[in-house]
Amino acid sequence: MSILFSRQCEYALQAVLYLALKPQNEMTSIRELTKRIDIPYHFVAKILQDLTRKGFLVSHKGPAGGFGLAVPAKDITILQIVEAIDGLSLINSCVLGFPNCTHDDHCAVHDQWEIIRERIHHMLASKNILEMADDNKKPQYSLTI
Amino acid sequence: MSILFSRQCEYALQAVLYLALKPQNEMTSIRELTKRIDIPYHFVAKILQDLTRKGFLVSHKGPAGGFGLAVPAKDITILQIVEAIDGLSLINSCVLGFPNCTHDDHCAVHDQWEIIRERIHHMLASKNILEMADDNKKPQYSLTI
DNA sequence: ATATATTCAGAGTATTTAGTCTGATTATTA
DNA sequence: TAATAATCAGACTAAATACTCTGAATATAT
Repeated sequence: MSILFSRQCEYALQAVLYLALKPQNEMTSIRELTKRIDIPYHFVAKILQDLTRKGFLVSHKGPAGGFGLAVPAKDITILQIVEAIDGLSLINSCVLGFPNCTHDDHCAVHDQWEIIRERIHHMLASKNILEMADDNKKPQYSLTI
Repeated sequence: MSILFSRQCEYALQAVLYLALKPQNEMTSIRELTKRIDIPYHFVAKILQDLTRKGFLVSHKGPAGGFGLAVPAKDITILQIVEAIDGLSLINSCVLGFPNCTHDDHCAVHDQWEIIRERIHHMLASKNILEMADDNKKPQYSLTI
């Protein structure tokens, strides 16, 4: 599991990244997804349903149905997915978990974390899913077997 | 909860930080700790026992007993505590959670995360517990009521 | 129309993490 | 030596997260 996100969020990212490699109008079945990426079938199904409700994906039932991106891959960032699944409150709260760590009266690594937090934010927001998919040279995401 | 650590680890940090403000030979009871810091009694007891076994603390039973630092506060870093409780594997693995993210064949934010990882490591390793305790001006850690 | 391949929905189970309870042990003090 | 104040240990419960199952709904192709 990742240190920053829940497993659900990871799976969401991996799935969306996979979909980004396909023509936007083409539907991808859960079955195909789970063959390429190692995610439990029914679990990813629920996650994709969720992403569909939240407007990132579209779904079609029936044969040749499946899921696809609702908007072009270049218009989606990792940050948006993370925000939709996990929320951002954890990233924005005290890194040591101190309850009353505020701007005025803060923990010992507050300033250092502020900088790191900014970088993390930038890392998640700077690249869109399309650029990311292009960066992923890994076989598991390539469309040809 | 913190984004980087488990709750156990947080509590460990808070407790150790509190102990660092006391003379090293003075024992602090769990009761006192839980009065100053909002941590469940029996839970923190287990954590302190664990830290004792791992050599960070000493404990004494009986009246006027309790826990204290086994080594001077200036010789303990946050990183050491984190390593002892949570381990460092999460920090060192792929931030997007991709299973086969390696040096050669990596995820889209690998390089960016490398830099952030370094900063996090530095943040946790650069200050010892004594400096940290001094930085904490928060009333909850002060010794006077 | 019927068979089929898919999503949809919600309840159910499993695992991990967090937190609690109780009784024993130990050391101090009076 | 007896009362007391503390840790120690381990079993227990609760909550959150991860994951599974089943049956329905729906759309397509033949």
